[in-house]
Amino acid sequence: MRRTSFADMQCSVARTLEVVGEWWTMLVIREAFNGVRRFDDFQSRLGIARNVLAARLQSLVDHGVLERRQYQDRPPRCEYRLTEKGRDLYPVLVSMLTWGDRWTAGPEGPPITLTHECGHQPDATLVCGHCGEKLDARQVRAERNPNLASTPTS
Amino acid sequence: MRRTSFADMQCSVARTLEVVGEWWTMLVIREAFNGVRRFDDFQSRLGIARNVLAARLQSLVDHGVLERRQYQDRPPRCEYRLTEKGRDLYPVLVSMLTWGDRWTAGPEGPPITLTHECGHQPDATLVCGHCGEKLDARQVRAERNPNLASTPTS
DNA sequence: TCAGGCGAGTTGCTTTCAACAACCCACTGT
DNA sequence: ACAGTGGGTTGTTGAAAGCAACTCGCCTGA
Repeated sequence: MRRTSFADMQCSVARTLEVVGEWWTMLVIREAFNGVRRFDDFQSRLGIARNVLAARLQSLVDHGVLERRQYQDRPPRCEYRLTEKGRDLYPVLVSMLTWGDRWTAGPEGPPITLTHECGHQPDATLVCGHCGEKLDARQVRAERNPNLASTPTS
Repeated sequence: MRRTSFADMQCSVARTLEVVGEWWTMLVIREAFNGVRRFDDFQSRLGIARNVLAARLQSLVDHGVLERRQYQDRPPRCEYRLTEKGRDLYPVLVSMLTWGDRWTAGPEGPPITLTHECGHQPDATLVCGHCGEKLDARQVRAERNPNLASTPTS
């Protein structure tokens, strides 16, 4: 009677959540984007329990989102770095940041301000890579892949 | 010894996860974007336990992501619809879908194909709203809001 | 009028997961 | 000699998630 796995759902959202959907996982990834690489730094910056952190890091390494590298021999020390697969989660993180800024920030404004190299706040927007239009649920049609037997949902 | 709350972290990502970060929650929202509105439809399409679904819907209503509306009197029937706050989660959902398509799809291709009204697959991209450049972690600097006391992280 | 069904949950019980603390081990600096 | 640091593992609770069964109001068909 374990928690339902999303891994074999015919849905890319579900399969993404299988990798990054657990409690704490996206915050670990956020810290990785902030340049954190070592166990104790993740632990002290997040305030996460050490056993839970160990489990999350292991799972992210297993899924290929982080890479565990020993960077010195004696004493053996290792670091966790984002792989390309992990760095590709940046849009997910920024989408969450943007939504949080808009809907959960207090009167004192958002806790962090991003600055893009163009000199402005990015005002991150999801666009169609072809026409450059802002993506909206109403302008997008979803069709299921006919190669698949059962009924996927996203 | 309850699960740590992210609500009072000085971080928009954490506060977003407090709303949508629980197991099943994003899949409930995905179904809402697919047009599902009724309890039993969510339940049968997701295969989620009924008590868990009831808790998730209640929490999303409490957070203002869904709206509960009675649409007929006798027998009393109600539906759950996305609010503007909820519809604004579309970029988060599409970012996850895009990542899942790229990194978790099998050889038969992604389970769902989106088509934008411009006629192409959207190839969803996160861009800077000002200069239109694709957003990349290396081109973005993060600064903390000086109005806040402790140390925010995102 | 009575059985059966539907929509929308609630209740009860079980299993797995997160939180906290304590502990371990190899090494290092003093 | 021994405290400190980095990187974990182990053990014990209390809280979610899972499943099944049940409720309740209403409707429909026989």
